[in-house]
Amino acid sequence: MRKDAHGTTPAQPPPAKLQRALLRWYDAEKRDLPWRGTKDPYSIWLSEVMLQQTRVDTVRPYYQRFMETYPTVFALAEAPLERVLGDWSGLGYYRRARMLHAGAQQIVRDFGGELPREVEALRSITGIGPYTAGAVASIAFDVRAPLVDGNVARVLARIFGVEEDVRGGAGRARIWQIAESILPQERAGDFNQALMELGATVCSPSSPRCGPCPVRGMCVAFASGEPERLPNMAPKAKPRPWKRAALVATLGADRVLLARRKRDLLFGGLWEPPTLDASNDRDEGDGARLLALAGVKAEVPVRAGEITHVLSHRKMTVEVYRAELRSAHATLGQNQAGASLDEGDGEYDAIEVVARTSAMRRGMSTLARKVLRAGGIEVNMGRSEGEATK
DNA sequence: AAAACGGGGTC
DNA sequence: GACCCAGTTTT
Repeated sequence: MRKDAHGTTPAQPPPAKLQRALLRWYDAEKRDLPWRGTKDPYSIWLSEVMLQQTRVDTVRPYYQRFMETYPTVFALAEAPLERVLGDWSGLGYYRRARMLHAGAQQIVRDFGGELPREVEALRSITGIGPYTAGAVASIAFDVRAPLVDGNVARVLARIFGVEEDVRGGAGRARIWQIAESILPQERAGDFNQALMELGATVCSPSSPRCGPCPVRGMCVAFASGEPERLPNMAPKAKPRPWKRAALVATLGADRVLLARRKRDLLFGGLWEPPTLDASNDRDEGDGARLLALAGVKAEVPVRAGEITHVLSHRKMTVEVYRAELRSAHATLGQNQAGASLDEGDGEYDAIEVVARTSAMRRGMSTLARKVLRAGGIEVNMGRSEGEATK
C-alpha cells in the first residue's frame, strides 16, 4: 500500500460521496458557457477542440461564429479548408482547424454525418485524442467514459494524494485509472465537467481556494495543509543549453588535446579537454582556435547545474570532479609547458597535446563518440584520424 | 520520450 | 520579457 509523507495510508474518498458533492456543486456553481446546455455532439466536439490549449474567454466568440457559419458537421465538411482556416484565424494551433475539417469529412464519410458515441470509434477520427474522445462520449452521450485534462489531473492528484508525476507514465496511468473508477453511473458527462470546472474556478494551480471547495473534506492535499504541493509535475523538460566541445578524438589514438583553465576560474589552473560554451561570444577567440586544433565541430547538450566529467563522462558532484581533475592533472605532469594562448577572456590560457594514458582511453572514446554523434558526425574509434565518416 | 504546434496569460 | 499553459500528432 502506498504511504504518504507521514507514513500513513491516505483515506480514499468514497466515490458516492465524491460524486454527490461534486455534482451538487456543479449544478449550483457552473459557469454559463455557450456550449453548455446542448447535447449536440457536433457542438460539443467543436467546443472541445477549440478549448484545447485555449482559454474559455478566447474561445467564446469563435465558437459562436463557427456555430453560425458551420451549424452542422455537413456544413463544416463541405466548406473550403481556406475558409475554415480564415475563420479560425487568431485561435492558434491551426493544425486543429485542419484536423477538425478533415474530421468532419471523415464523420460524413464513415459515420453518415453522426459522431459515434463510443470512445474507440471517436478515437479513430483525426484530431480526437484520449481527452476529446472521453469528452464527447461522456458529455454528448453520457457514456461512462473518463477524461483527463490538465485541470482533472490536478484535481484528482490533490483529492487522492497522488504523489507520482502526473505527466510521467505511472502517474499519468494512475490518474486515468482514478478518473474511470470514480465515474458515476448517471451523469458521467456532468461529473467530468464538474471536475474540470472545479480545476478551472476553485482548485487552481498555485493557490487553490479551498474555502469554497465542495470536496475539501475528502481531499488528501487539503488535509496535508499544503494543497498547492500537488500535483507533482516532473522537472518540466528543461531547455538544454548547447555547448560546443572540442575533443581529443580526432587527434588520433594516442594523443590528447588539453587546455589549461585560467587561474581565477573554477578548477583554475587545471588541465582538461576543452569544453566551450558556444552560446558565449567570448569563445569566438580561443574557442574557434581550439576547435580548429581539435579538428572537431560538434555540439553536445549539457544540462545546467550538472557536472559531467570531461575525461570519463560520468556524472558526479563538484567535489569528486575537482578531485579527479587534480588527479588527471598530476598524471599529466605539471611541467608540461603548454603553448600559451593570446590574452582573451576565454576560459583557457594554454593548450597542449599530450599522450593519452590508458586511464583516459575508455572514457574519452566514449565521450567522443557521444559528442560527435550528437553533432551528427559518425565516428569510427580506434582507427586513425580522418576516418570519421558522415 | 520528446518536440512541434500558436496564441495569450502571468510574474 | 522570460516563463507557463496543455492536447494531439509527429518523430
